[in-house]
Amino acid sequence: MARVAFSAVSKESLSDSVYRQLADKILRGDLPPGEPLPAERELSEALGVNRGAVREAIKRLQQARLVAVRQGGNSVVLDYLNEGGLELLPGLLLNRQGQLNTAVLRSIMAMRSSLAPDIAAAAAQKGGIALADELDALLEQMRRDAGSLRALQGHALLFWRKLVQHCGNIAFRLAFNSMTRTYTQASAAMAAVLQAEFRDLENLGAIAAAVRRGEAEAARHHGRLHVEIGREALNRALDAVESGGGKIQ
Amino acid sequence: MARVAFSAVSKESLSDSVYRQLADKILRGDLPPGEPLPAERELSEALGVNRGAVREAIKRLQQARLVAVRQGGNSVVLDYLNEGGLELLPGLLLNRQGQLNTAVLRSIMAMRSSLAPDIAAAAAQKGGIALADELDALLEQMRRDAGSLRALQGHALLFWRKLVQHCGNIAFRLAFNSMTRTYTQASAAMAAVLQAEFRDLENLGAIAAAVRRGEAEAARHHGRLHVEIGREALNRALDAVESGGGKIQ
DNA sequence: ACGGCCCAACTGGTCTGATAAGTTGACCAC
DNA sequence: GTGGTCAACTTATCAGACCAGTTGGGCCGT
Repeated sequence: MARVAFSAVSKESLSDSVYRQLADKILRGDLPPGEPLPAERELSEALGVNRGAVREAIKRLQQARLVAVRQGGNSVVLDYLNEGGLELLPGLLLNRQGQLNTAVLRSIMAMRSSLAPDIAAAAAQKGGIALADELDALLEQMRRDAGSLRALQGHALLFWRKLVQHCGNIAFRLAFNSMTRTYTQASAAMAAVLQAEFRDLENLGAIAAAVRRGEAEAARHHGRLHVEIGREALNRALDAVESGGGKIQ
Repeated sequence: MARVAFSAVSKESLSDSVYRQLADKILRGDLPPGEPLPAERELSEALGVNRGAVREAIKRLQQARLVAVRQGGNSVVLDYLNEGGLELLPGLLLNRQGQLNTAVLRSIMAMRSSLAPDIAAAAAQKGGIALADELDALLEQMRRDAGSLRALQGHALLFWRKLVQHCGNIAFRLAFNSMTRTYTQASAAMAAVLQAEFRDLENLGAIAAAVRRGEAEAARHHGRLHVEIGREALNRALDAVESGGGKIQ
């Protein structure tokens, strides 16, 4: 089976394009909070699309709490820092030039460090033998794929996905989905930096063992050790890059 | 100044109503993952609204990762547990009969316990004197309003909002917004249960002091102590209610 | 029987142009 | 200054059309 890397052709609908343009302008600060949006008719004319497409885009902006809409008046831009939810994070990761925003990167790694130990602990409490078997199977695969960094990265992500699926906490689970979406945007750039973490099968194995025995504290401990490897590596890399004036990617 | 409690009259647009109906059906499991949605034209006829309203609603479902849309075929329901983001949490808090979903409630309190200590620590590191002054002013107000539970609740939330605003972590900040939206849905029901936490000005004061001195570890410690008060109180209350077979609200 | 092709009947995507309904500010009468 | 009226905005909703992609059935040549 030839594994040629194809990527899905991008087919963005008009309203998607309008949404992306407006959301970008808001998240980058070009449209500051309180600023009224142009009228729907104006926008549709300026962008060369029909009004329906503009309305669909604005409905989505409204759902993301980027704008407030009210009949009779112009929509106004909201302060996403105080109103927006975690789903905005992927849109903040890349700046105008497509470079990674290092502050966002540090933020998400810090949040990961906060949640991961508790996720591991909860999974150890609720997961049971079945989960432990799945984790061990995954670890076996990681040992076989030790040569391919990208394969390791994918397996590590799946390892945590399995933990979070079985930890019995819906908030952890949804937050994990949001964070993963941000993370995967930068995954290629981070693979090299985080490789020490991907190769740390020791702590992952300890987590799997703790899950098998239902030892929440042990799982928490090794979960913390594991993610701190990546966080510290990333912070060191970013410190070096920033002090040197350079930029990732 | 007479403070009569007025509340804004609710004016839900048609597309909002369509969105809510469909999102509810998906989140409650009436439309399981993989199930195709009715065609837009069918829906608009069945619901008695214009197709544009249906399209706006479906665009929002798509953004929330509740459905996948592709031209030429029906939209299909996605598995929100593996795709959805933290912004879905408010929609999961209440079940069909408007009762609180206790598992969701426990989940969000656990996540709060994971994040709050690190938020306090980060705020202590980055906040500075200005933040400490704001926090102390807020504490002063809380001491004056000690009689009103709802006032205390509001101030406590603002206390944490200030911490998260100054902790320099955008992921914490956005997650806080998402969680707050869930929390405020149930705030009235939880005021009584969480009152021990609202009255715990001691740990909040210790956090403010730690912020003033830039002591991250002290802030983390007292942050943990503070939120654990509420979490344990809630878990005890839910245990009692559930073993008794009763329901909150 | 099988693979390839075409076509009709779906689906969502886009467009036009109209009417209803809410907001705002200027103006005016009291 | 208070309240009413009106014109000129805005968004909300609608009907009906056509474009474009998907699907499945049937026909055909092999």
